[in-house]
Amino acid sequence: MRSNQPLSPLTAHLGYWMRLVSNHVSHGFARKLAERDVTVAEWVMLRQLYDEDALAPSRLAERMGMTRGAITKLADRLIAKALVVRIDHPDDGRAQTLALTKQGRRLVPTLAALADENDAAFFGHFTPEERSRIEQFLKAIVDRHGLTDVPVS
Amino acid sequence: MRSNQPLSPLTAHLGYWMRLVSNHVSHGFARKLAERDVTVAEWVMLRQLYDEDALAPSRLAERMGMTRGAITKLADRLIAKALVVRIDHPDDGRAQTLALTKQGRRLVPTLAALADENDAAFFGHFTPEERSRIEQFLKAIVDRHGLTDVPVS
DNA sequence: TATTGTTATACTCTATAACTATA
DNA sequence: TATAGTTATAGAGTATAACAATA
Repeated sequence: MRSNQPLSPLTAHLGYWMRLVSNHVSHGFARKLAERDVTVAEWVMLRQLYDEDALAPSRLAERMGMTRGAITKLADRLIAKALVVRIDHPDDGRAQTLALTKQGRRLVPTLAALADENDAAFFGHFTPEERSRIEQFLKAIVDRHGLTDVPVS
Repeated sequence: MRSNQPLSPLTAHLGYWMRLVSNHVSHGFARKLAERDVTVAEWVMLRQLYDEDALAPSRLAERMGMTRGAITKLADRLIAKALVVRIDHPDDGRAQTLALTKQGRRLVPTLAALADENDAAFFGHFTPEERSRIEQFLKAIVDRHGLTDVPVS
């Protein structure tokens, strides 16, 4: 049985092209990170912790748009790799913070260089004007929809 | 211990903004599809089959950038939902094709409308000129890197 | 009671590889 | 031997909910 009602192709949507490009940018980065035994979500957590002395798991969950349960698992893996430590809150017995180890802090700039490399591979051949136009376009959507989480996948 | 080496923020990368927007476009669509008990990957398979009488699992794997094993599982779910059927190849005993059921074929235009809706929600407020400029930008990347698979997540 | 974090369960997608049947 | 498809296993991410400890 064949299509009676012809539909607009998937490729008619801007979302299609954006997902195609975005997925490849992410996967390209994921492959580079995998050589260092790090996932994209792990990278984002490490990068967040790099700018702070320490962060509560619940703060990370908010920033990264993940559940607290997911943060626990992610932190467990990074702790197993000796890149992160858990520190009990001195006053509030329920609370903790996560912080980079010396080794974790040393790794982040290396990974940041991979991120720079990957972005340049996909967007570096455009002119600064073109890149800035796209960035404005994307930020307009971010503002309009109030998107705030750091994308992790 | 605090950062000695200040790094460019995550937000300095165009890939960051694209992933943020793309993820929300996808998740927005995923939520709409979920009301019909369909995932994005399932939608893509259904949409592929809508344009053909039938397709071999291996062809679908190529088009969707998924492994044959993943296609098997995806097809199993769609068969369980009575949206797709497996048909043995008449001559080659190894080969099969997948095709939409009547019910599956009836569902696709409904889902396509959701896709249209979702794309409009995120990109509809731009002018046709702006949209076309972004599309060109994205397609230039697709061409340059030879991206061909249909993005599924 | 509310909050913090952990744990358990389940589902989707991914990747690899072993496996069956057929060519 | 090679190919088509299935199956098994494991890992990463997501979501929900139950849970313990503390406030």
